[in-house]
Amino acid sequence: MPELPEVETIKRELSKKIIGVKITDITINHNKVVKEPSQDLFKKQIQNSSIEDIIRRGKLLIFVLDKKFLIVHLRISGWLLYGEKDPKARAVFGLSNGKFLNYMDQRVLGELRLRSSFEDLSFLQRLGPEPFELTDKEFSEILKNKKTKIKVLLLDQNRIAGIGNIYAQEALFLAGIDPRRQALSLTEKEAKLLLKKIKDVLTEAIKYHGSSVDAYRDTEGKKGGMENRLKVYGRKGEPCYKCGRPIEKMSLGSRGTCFCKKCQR
DNA sequence: CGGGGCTCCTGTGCGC
DNA sequence: TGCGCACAGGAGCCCC
Repeated sequence: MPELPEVETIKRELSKKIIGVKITDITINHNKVVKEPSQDLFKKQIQNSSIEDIIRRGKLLIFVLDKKFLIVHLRISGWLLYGEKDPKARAVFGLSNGKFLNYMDQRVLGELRLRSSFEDLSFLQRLGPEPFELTDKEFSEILKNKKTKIKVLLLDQNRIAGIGNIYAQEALFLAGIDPRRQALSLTEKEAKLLLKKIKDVLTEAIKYHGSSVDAYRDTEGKKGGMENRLKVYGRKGEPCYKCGRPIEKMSLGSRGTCFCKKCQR
């Protein structure tokens, strides 16, 4: 799943390739991917726009065009493939440099929006702070008085931006914290450690170009590299790297959650 | 406020 | 071999 590190990887890779390039034509292959405006208007308005910048906010990718903003949310299975036109693409942007930017999305839960502004998107207005911008004190404030389970809170984009199901599980394992703990039950020391582990795992994941545990690929179509370095995600039944006991799996907030019963308290 | 469940959507992988 | 079904989940939404 594309989370902060995967979206950041896409942003960095594409920034080197398509800034200054013009979108010359658009093909939409699935009628659910364009959320606004209508598909026809979307195509008409994006035609001949040049790409001036790429911004990331949490898991959102924003292409700054000369007249509009193209806002891409990859959700679960979205990714962007640069190069040749791909027959499986849900949408294809033909570029003035002769290349194509393919919007890939197996499960079609992602979305494309073309707007004249982006700050007013409700998702962005409610979006919490980026983990890297958080101080220990601010993080403690977020956890304060919250009875929500710590893992569910980490996934709440309105509290903290960019963390998804993979890195929430990883950070909690690294910090030795049981995902079921109420957020308010964490001590100052635990909160500080957890924030550090969140930053550590996100930094490591960016360094390794993200995790390809599912559909996600980088803009060259290559796998990430972080998927081989994950400590608990997807490791149900396999031995814990710290204590050797089998990793367990449960459902939290209707999402799979792997953890070590002994190492996470 | 918290928790649970449903919805969107399709490809994969399992059991029979 | 092939069919059918459960499952994967980010985020919005509804209800209790």
